[in-house]
Amino acid sequence: MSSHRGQTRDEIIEAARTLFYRRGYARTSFSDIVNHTGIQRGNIYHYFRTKDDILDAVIRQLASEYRAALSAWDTELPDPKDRLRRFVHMVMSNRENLIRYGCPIGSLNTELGKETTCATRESARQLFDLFRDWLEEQFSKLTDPQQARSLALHLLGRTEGISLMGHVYHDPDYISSEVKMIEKWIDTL
Amino acid sequence: MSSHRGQTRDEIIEAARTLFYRRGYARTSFSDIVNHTGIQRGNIYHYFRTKDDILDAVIRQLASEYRAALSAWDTELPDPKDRLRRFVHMVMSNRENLIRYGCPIGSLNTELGKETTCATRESARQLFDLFRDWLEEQFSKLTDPQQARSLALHLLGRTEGISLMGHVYHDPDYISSEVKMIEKWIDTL
DNA sequence: GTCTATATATTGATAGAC
DNA sequence: GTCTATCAATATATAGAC
Repeated sequence: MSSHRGQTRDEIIEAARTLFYRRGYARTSFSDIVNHTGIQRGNIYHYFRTKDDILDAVIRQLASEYRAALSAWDTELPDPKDRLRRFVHMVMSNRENLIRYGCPIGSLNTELGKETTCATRESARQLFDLFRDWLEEQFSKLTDPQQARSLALHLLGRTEGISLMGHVYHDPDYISSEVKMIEKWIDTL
Repeated sequence: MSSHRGQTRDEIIEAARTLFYRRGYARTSFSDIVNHTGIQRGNIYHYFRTKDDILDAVIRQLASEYRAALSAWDTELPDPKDRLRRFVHMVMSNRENLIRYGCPIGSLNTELGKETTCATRESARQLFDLFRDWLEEQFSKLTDPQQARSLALHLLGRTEGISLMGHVYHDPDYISSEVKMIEKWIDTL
């Protein structure tokens, strides 16, 4: 178990995360990771048996970070509306990356959702689950709890659509105006 | 030029189109196309020099079909609102495929929008241009023409977000309810 | 734990007979 | 136009010295 911790392992995960995001999972090779880190090929296999195992570790780290962020928002912001605003603000503050590479969760699920892909598809979807459940919790405090799940999926779909079209057209102004529309909608809840 | 027409070429394009959609472009190999069509490897290269050339042909066919559909809607439906409704209805009637494989245009642009990818990225984006420009035309007849472009991008983003989340969660009911929301919005224009 | 060297399979692509 | 045979490059993955 001690061989599964440590700096080298973290470096591999960090590089893989960046490369999977920028180039996609299928198009990222071990050589890419080697070139990006300086870690030799054979050594990578000391920490991960397969490429899928690396992807799994990357997804786990993403999930961990997202959970921490949502937890922090819960602590900082008592008002559910402010929490929703904070979520939407994430799209704004992350505009540059979204425009360049799209949404990390959305593009990953798009790639892994295709045929022939492994068991990792489910864990990628669970990244969405994190936000869906958290959003549902906020909406349930603001409106009819029966509709909270639908509203959560609605907001997720809105932000994913914004990320995708903002990415396709490299258009920060589109993202800004769409985010403002959602903020006005949140005000009316 | 005569070697660039014919049934065999169309079979290759048709198979590639299906496979690129279901498995993604990068994960689709020449062997996949061979197995799916029965056409031998060497013969494929008689019609296309590279895999990118096949993708280019697939995108051209998609563009051609979409243009024909939009043109037909223009002929059948004089009312811009009815045209918008027809566009949204496409999401509903295509639900099954969207749930299984996502939006063909959205997922293709997501894959090709990543780094290291070729010149085909631009022609993939032009598939979105077709709908954006057509939607803009309809909106310009309904509201302030100055805002028609924004409304077109807004509607495209909405439908893409619906396709993505419907695909991720394999949820036809989500798609239905979201489409109904958009239809109500169109009524108010 | 880290490295070099290599195995094995698959990829996109060519050459040339028919 | 269609086929078989094959190339060269690259992919993931292993073996084993240090």
